[in-house]
Amino acid sequence: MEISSERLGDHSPATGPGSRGRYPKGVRRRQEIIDRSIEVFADVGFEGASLRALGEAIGVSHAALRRYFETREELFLEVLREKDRRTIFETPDGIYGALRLAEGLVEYATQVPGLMALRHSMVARALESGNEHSKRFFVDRYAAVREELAHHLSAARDEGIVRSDIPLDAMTALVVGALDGLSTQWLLDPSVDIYRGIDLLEGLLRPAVTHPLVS
Amino acid sequence: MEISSERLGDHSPATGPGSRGRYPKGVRRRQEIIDRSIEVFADVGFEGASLRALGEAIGVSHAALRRYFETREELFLEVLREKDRRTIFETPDGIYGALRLAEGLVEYATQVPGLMALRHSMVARALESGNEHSKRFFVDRYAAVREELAHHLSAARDEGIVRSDIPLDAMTALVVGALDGLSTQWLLDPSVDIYRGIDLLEGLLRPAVTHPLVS
DNA sequence: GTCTATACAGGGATAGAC
DNA sequence: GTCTATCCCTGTATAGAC
Repeated sequence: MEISSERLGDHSPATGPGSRGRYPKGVRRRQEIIDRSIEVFADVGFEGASLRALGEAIGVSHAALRRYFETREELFLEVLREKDRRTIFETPDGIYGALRLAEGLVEYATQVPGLMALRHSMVARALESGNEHSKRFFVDRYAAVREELAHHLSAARDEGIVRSDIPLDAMTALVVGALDGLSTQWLLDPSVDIYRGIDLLEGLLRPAVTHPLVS
Repeated sequence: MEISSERLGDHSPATGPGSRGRYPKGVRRRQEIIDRSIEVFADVGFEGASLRALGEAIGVSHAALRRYFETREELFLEVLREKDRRTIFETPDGIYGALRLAEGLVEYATQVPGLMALRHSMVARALESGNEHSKRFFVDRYAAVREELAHHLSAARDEGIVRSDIPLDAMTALVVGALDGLSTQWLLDPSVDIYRGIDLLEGLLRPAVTHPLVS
């Protein structure tokens, strides 16, 4: 989807000589930092992922990282952006299931454990006044996720899988929120069956065949 | 409710002379620290609430705080515990509405802004391996919240406000998760109407008679 | 352009004096 | 029970090598 790639697309290098665009090597290095960072998060969690630890894993000093990211916060946001790009926004449109995206969102949680902790931590920052970059990131991110989901739900409505008498925007916010909240509970305590919760929500959103709500 | 007060009840002082129980003055001081901390969070947010800042607000050095809390993490968990005690678990049983508790949970979010950021941050810690105190806190906390909500939903079922053909545990996990997730989206972007989402969920859980789900 | 070396302010944790 | 002094680590910032 265009909106997704636009909202969550690549950014130019943080600092550049002059201001004339992108620099292949710098961009590549920047991407390498992001990729390696994800691995480090998987290894030691985000709390152990100090700039010095990150630099050591990559083979550079911590100061070098700041050539590509103005601040630690910026680097972490790019890590989350990359993670979103890989999981949520690469899902093909309109697979059979409506809440197919749900599995993507859940998968998001399970794949690299440290990234969920990182996400919560960065949301925490975004909720505090003064961290405008984080705030903007998540405001846009959730808007993009909702829009992506709206696309899927709309298709699901055409297939008769999802009720048509519910406003899309309210539905998307609810579904995204439910998936987020269920994921958190499940990550904390695996005995909370997240899939039962998702199935329940999916059932609630399905057109009630036993009642004459929809013809 | 007994379970709540048991699970979220007071703890003994972290350190005590000998090991013979509670010490009024120590307990009082400890409570004062928690109360003042909440005020500091409201003022400067949790990021600015360093142990030194907290100590200064109370009038002691940062080292003194460790007489009452073994670690910063422990202090913050107690702040959250106190906040839960004040909002969620003081709601009287079985007011008319089923999702009456929902408003309490939402209110939780809005009252002291810094506390939601703190909660997210501590959940982040809980999701990382190695922070067993935080993890246990939130595992128990969410279990208690679900149980509290189950109590309300059960009463609501008797009143015919909530469908009786849905397992309580799946329903509670879904509702708690939805409220959490919606709150997050709303705190980030007030244009996301959290009450429409709650109303939608409430409508979905209502025994299907004829109600259209528009707002 | 890219990176190292280094300095700095602030954080939590801790030991020992009173 | 509270303090001061200290330790090590953090993110940030700057200077200068090549």
